[in-house]
Amino acid sequence: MTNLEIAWALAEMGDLLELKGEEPFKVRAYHRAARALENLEEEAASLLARDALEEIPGVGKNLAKKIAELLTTGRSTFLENLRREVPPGLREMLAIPGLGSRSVRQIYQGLGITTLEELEKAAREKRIRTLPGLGSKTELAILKGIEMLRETKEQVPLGIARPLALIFQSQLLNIPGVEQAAVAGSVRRGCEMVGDIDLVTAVRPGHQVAEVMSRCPQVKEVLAREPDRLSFRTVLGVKVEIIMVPPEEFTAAVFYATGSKAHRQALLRLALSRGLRAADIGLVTSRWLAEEEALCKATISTEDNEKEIGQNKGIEAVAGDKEGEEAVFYHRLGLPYIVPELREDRGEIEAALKGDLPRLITLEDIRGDLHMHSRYSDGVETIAAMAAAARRRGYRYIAVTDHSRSLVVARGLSVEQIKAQREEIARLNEELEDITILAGIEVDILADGTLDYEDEILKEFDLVIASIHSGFRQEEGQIMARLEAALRHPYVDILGHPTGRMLGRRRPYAVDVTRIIELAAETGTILEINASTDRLDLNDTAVRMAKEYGVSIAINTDAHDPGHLADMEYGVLTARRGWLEPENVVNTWELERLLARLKRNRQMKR
DNA sequence: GCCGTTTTCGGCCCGACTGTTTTCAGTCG
Repeated sequence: MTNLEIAWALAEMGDLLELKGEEPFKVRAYHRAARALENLEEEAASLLARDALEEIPGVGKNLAKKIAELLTTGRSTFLENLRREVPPGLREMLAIPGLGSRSVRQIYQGLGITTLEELEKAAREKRIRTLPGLGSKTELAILKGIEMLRETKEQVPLGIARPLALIFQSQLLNIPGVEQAAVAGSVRRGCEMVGDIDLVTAVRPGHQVAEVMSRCPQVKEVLAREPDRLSFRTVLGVKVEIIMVPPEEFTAAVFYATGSKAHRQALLRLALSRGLRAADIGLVTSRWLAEEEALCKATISTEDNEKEIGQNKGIEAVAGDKEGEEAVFYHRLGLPYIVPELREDRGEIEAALKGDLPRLITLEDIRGDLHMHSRYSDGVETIAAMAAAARRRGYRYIAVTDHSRSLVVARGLSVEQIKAQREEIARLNEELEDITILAGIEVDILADGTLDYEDEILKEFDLVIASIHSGFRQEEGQIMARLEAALRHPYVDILGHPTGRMLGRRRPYAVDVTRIIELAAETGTILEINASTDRLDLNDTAVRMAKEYGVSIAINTDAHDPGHLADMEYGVLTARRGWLEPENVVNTWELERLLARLKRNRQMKR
């Protein structure tokens, strides 16, 4: 069992204990341990092998025993008992903003409600307000919350789907008769929310894919089992689809399954307009041929494409992007390879025809991470440990940006602590030769639009990120006034997680993204792609708009422990989906250039 | 449930906001 799966099990235990009414500190212990497992660099299995599970921070005797059981048997009697005691629907209700465990328990005990459907019905029938302590506003919050959950129903954030997909891929590769296995679909394209995990396998006759995979512990129910296709739902509720093809069809099937459908059909239209069939360019799967037939029958306009073809320049492969075997399909159409992140029919084929595809940023271009937390506020590690982890990733610089004083939950820094931290950073910078630590801050944009420290304090930081952490429910006018004040502030270098959304959990605050981008362009303020898998904020489309406005972007992980530095990958995926090139991203620059830019911008704003 | 020059029990992140209420509990960040 992987660390991630153990983490999910612990988090579920924590939620179920909370719903049972266990004391908050016990509940928190489970969630803290879950987080620790999620970000552990060593596999828990190897820790168990040397009897060292208790070395994990937040794991004591009790949790070590539960983790050991998960590792050795793949199950947990404790968790199974909890699941019997607490109806599973209650856990879904916890996801509704405004409903905590106390209210959920109240609703369960008072009205016998165990599912979201029953809850919605009760709210509509105004029965929630009959319970003590709950009223009409809560009913409204319930209905709004359920609506939000519906929107992302059966979808999970990429940060969950991608690791899961990679687990399935490696399991497939261990099955006799499987020659190749690849992740396709929206996971491969790097979409922020994923409905289905698509995998493609190249198999020989007599393979055991369906037999083995349907017995995986992650599988909750098998949805379809056909000769060339297996579909199941996992215990997390995610749908998985595995396509099985003969080895010679593998590449075409991967290409097909990667999508998007819109991109695929745009390519087919282009081929058809040139008198080519899908089979002529090597796309031999039966599904492609069926799709082509449908397209041929439909009356389609190919005029736009004809025009583009006239302008088709000599096309070379895009440097820097790894080309797989799929490239041949594009080459046969006279196009350069188009990477999965761009396959959305958002102009990528037109750009390819003109030879105008971006030279997309890659993870290797990243030279530093400008947003992270240390033990001074709510991070779990020392500055030295964070710097060491950044060095292992090959970074040349980082910025330590702990929270400001008003964010008490996160132990925001007092003016005295700022001073102490700055001295520690100065000391570390003398010791460390190959990495530079910038003394930064993530300063709160307070509810009235002022920043959490006076200018005299802010101007001493090497880097200032301004973020909203309070007053989420203000009207758009108020929110935008706060953001505008921050963007125009002479010492604000970066706007952190600009919309405040949490994937699948919290909508953005009332924000006009276009206006933020305009203001960033006007003031030279850098906008963040917060790479945390909970956020991905800005998202891909906003990022692309920012690029068009000439706004610079910083891709930051907002790491609270060393493991989270790895989220950079997700930020880069989002940047690639937003067509960003290394030049657009300030943390691909050399440190000197970055610092000069910050300095120039502060002068310009004053 | 974890943890420890505040150490084997008693803390553990705490203040603001909101909704439900007439003085506070629940939720959130």
